[in-house]
Amino acid sequence: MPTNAEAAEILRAIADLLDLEGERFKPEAYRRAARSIETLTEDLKAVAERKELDTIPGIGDAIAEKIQEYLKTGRIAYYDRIRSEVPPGVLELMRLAGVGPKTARRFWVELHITSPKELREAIDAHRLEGVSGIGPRKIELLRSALGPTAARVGTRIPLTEAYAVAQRLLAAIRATGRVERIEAAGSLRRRRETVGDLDLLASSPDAKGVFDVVSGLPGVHEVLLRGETKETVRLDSGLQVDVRVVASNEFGAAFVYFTGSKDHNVHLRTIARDRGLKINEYGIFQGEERVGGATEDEVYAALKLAWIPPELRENRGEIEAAAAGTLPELVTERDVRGELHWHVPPNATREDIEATLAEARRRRMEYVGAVVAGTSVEGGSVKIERGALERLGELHGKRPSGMPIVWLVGEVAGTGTGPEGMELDYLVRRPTKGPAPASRKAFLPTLVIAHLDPTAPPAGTDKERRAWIDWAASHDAALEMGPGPSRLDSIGGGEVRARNGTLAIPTGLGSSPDDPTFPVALGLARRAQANAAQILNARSRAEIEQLLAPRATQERRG
DNA sequence: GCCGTTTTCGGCCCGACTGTTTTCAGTCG
Repeated sequence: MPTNAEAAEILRAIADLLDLEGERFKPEAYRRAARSIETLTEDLKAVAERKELDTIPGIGDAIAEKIQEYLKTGRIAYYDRIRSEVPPGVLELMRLAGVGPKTARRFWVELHITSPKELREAIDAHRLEGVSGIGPRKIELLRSALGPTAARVGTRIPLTEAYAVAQRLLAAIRATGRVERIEAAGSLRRRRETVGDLDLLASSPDAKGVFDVVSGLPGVHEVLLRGETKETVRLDSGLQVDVRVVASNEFGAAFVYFTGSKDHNVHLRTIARDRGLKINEYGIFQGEERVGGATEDEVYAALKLAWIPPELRENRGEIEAAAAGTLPELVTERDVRGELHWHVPPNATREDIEATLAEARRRRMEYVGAVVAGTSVEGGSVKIERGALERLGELHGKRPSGMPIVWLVGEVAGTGTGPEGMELDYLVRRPTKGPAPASRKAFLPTLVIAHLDPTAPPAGTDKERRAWIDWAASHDAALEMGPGPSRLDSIGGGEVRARNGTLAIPTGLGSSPDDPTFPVALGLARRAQANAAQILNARSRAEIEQLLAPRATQERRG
């Protein structure tokens, strides 16, 4: 089944081809459409079935028709046609660092170079020397772009990974005291599921000093470029980091600009122009006069807009909503009142448990659901290993008084009662493949959190994830936002929200302080436009108990 | 190709940086 990512990829390929043909505005139109599809929190096919493709920003009649064709046949005739007009290697040339459509086209048309391999041969044969516009430095850059250590262009890493790297860099830079302020911007701040590079924005009167610090950080492999206000470095991992330094009174304008998205920015600047203003990364300008830009609020206010949460800045209607005062209320960190999925370490001591619960209390949590492995489902009935029962009982005994632990839970647990005096009040399933068989209805418990296998590779999970969204919806289960390294669940979150379903947000309780789980999961839920009412663990302890009570009675009767 | 309280045609964000240039083109974000 075609995925959103695959459709976007084809549109991007069309854009590249049109670029090579020298088209002026079409390539950007196709790229805009591709970006729009990539950030969709819903399956393209579902939108197409509702005949609402043209409501997606950047998609009009022509592209909607091509997407329909693609969803139906898996091909786009227009793409096949224009692709046949360009040697495939020319597109690869364009993906080399420093080579854009103009240069690639010149290689192809003027120099008959149609692949990276041929470019390498041309360089070795000194065929590029003396070509106008290509000097010795450019040839050197091309040589390294072709080399084995060349940066992987266009590869993106999972948000959790990027988040952790960014936190490490930010902490190291802040510790030097050379910046007044430094924050991560870009797609990381928008909590996109994947991140292509890190954008760090700093305010400091001494940009050079900041760049010196950044260049010398551990893990920085090389400096790719450095100017007056901007430095780009590459980490040992290959990840690129852009650092921009502005004055403190420019921070707001720069923060908006470097947070993006590109389409959001373009839209903002267009509105500004229509109002006789100009917005750039240095501020808001009326003619020559600078009229603001110290804070993000000032920038949006200048355009008569409410401040827009970064997770929504994708030009998907958020600007219109901000103008109309109809921005959705998003769940916030403060809304989350409990953790429902704390995995108890197998050999946890009383002290370990107390430490975690103390952390929960510090974080103002009202409850903690503890998970113990060791349960399974066999032939339609729940089987709990004796060991798991014992651990649950033991844990129950270790529960410190006055601590906000309220339930003990088995992973893939059933509805039966647990050890004496304790009930398994809800179930946390860890499916590995496909939806649960219908027979499991027989033992459906009171409260369900469904979550995807954290170790499953991202490839091919779309279908699996959809099956689970369906299952969760039909069984009144909450779907946990998955922040695991390869779990990218914002599409799931979007669909659950669209169906008025419930999400659960893991809080990373018991992990290290810079664990990315909570900020990432919260961000994905916010990108899916979930509000507090749609978050299971944003409910109070009383509400959760109420949710459980009548059903538990029913189960016992049944 | 998209889009619209300056609408159905005529526009299309804005700036940093680099290399190859005597003032700019190309790339990138």
